[in-house]
Amino acid sequence: VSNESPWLSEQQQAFWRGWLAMSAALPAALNRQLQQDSGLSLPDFDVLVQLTDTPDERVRILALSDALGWERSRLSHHLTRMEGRGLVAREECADDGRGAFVVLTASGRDAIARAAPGHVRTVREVVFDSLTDEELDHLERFTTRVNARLAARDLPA
Amino acid sequence: VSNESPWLSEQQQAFWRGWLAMSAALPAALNRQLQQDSGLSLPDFDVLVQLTDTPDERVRILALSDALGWERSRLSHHLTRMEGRGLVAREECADDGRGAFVVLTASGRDAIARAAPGHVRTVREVVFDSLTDEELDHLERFTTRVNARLAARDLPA
DNA sequence: CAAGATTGAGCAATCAATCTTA
DNA sequence: TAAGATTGATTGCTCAATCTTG
Repeated sequence: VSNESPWLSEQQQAFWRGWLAMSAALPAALNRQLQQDSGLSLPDFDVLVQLTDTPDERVRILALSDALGWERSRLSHHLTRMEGRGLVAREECADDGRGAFVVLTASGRDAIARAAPGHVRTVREVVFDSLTDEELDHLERFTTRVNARLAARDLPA
Repeated sequence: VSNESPWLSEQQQAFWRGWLAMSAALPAALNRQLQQDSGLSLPDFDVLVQLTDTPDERVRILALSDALGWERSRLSHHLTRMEGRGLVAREECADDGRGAFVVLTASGRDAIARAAPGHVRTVREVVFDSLTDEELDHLERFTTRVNARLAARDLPA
């Protein structure tokens, strides 16, 4: 991989390695923290956040899969498991007979209420504390730009 | 999750969502690209990179698991699969009878040679193109800082 | 025939238990 | 007894096929 093709500069490599390490370690840490506090996994938490962010705690499944960036199939399997644990329930859709809703249950509401404070604290401590406005600005532009390029790359099949 | 506990500022939220989306989409894109070019997965590629980065293309398994940040068990399973496909081989360790080496095979060397140029091109196009030195500097300090905090969090069990 | 959603098979990752040698 | 590594069971993710309704 070395000198045959143009690789990256020293600093680019340092950042790339750091990014890869962080991409693996950060979700793992958040996951552990959630499991201990509430028995939820990080994907569980992500689903529940989407539900609590909506006024009536109900979301169409397709909308949910878009919001999470998950495949429909993955979401369906995951909802089945969460439903089995009583965290969410499915409901039929009156407007469109093909569609379905996911709704938050009382037990799901409990679980995320228990989980959220520790999660937020961890995210702040690890990621945001001592992050200057200028840095945050750079970071946000960076992720926005990369996401745009990834999206552009998927369209011209 | 809203006003019960102190969540994040608007800009922090924007970055955090962007970061989460990028963390899911970027590995997926790199994975697709590798699969098409060479039949390798991203984890396959990561393993092979570690082997090509060493002079004699041999690495101790524990060292490899540290370098990759993988659990030993995951690595062991993964090596078994890669060995089955002829990409790597295992060798006994003379110095320490408990230990083992992984070595690159000819076919593994071929595979990463086919895969690397396209991978590098994708990483540059998506991540590094039009990234200023100043931005790179911020990013690298950011990942370094976060990784340090994550490491510190694991020690005081 | 498209779109929303589910299913089942196959593959990958995690966790605890095990085996061997230092 | 601990370190290096593997194994088996469980769980989760992906891919292709399917079912139902618009």
